[in-house]
Amino acid sequence: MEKYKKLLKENGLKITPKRFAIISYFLKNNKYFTPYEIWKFMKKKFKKIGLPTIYRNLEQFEKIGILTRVEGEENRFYYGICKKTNKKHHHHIICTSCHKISDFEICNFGQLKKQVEEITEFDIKEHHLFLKGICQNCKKGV
Amino acid sequence: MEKYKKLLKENGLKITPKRFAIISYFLKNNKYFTPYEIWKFMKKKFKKIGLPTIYRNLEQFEKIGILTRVEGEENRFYYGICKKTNKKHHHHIICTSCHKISDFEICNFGQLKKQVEEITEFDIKEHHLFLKGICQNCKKGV
DNA sequence: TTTTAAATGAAAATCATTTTCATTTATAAA
DNA sequence: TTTATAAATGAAAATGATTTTCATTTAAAA
Ligand SMILES: [Mn+2]
Ligand SMILES: [Mn+2]
Ligand SMILES: [Zn+2]
Ligand SMILES: [Zn+2]
Repeated sequence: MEKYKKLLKENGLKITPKRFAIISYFLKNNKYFTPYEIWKFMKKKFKKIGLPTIYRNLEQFEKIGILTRVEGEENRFYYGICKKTNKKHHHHIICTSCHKISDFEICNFGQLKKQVEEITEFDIKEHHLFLKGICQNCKKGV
Repeated sequence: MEKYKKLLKENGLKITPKRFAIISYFLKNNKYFTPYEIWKFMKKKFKKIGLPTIYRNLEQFEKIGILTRVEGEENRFYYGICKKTNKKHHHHIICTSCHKISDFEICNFGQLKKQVEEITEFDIKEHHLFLKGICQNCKKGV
């Protein structure tokens, strides 16, 4: 958790038990959740906690790279842990069965970029690669 | 429009003036819009038209491949024309300046797939590549 | 022309997300 | 350790996108 303490500090965010609890929950589960799901969990540990606090924190955590936001079922937005908090370029993959989320650093978009720019006549500023699949546990039927 | 007439028919959707007006609007503009924006336009041409009708049609059009849904500004969902209504694998690129949307068929994800599967231990089922950039017109300052 | 299911409008409901504002708390200065 | 300050928070209400309901209309097929 030292890493996260540092990250919060670096970004001018205060260190609070609630923030640590949220981060721990994501770290422990490696799954993506809705703000509401996080709130349900947090209410067990903190008798007083509002849903807006969850929304506010998840948004900030995404901004500083601790979490990533993915579009999951039912056009809802979910958040999942983003382990690559270093600034390295990377992408995410989710398991449609258990909602596990992982990240990986390999990317070959660079090889494609020029060609797409020629065909579309766009200057490409961002590329987002998003993968869906079945994770190892779900393959094994866990 | 014959192409779209056929597509609607093939998918068991009735041919209506409103549907054609929606499709024409997307074809004419090559930009992505919110359902509300489409509604504002449609109200000029049809004195009676409800927002739910727009939502319902946009959703159906996406399902049959006429439109694609993209996440644009402010965490809203937008729809844009999807020219590649043939079933060919393709991806989309949007202009963050004028909201133009285009599609292109080249893709090199196949070369990456095995490697990502090894690293992440996922079986990859879907990949989505989504690009943002500046279109030719906006580059020229139009 | 008749029949039938799909499409629609109007109104209300839903529900995720955000805002407001008074209170609490982490942090750093004194 | 106090004190000062801005950030964080909870409660409640507001917002706003999207969906549902249901009676009516309409396209398409018989
Ligand atoms: Mn990449
Ligand atoms: Mn591809
Ligand atoms: Zn899984
Ligand atoms: Zn543009």
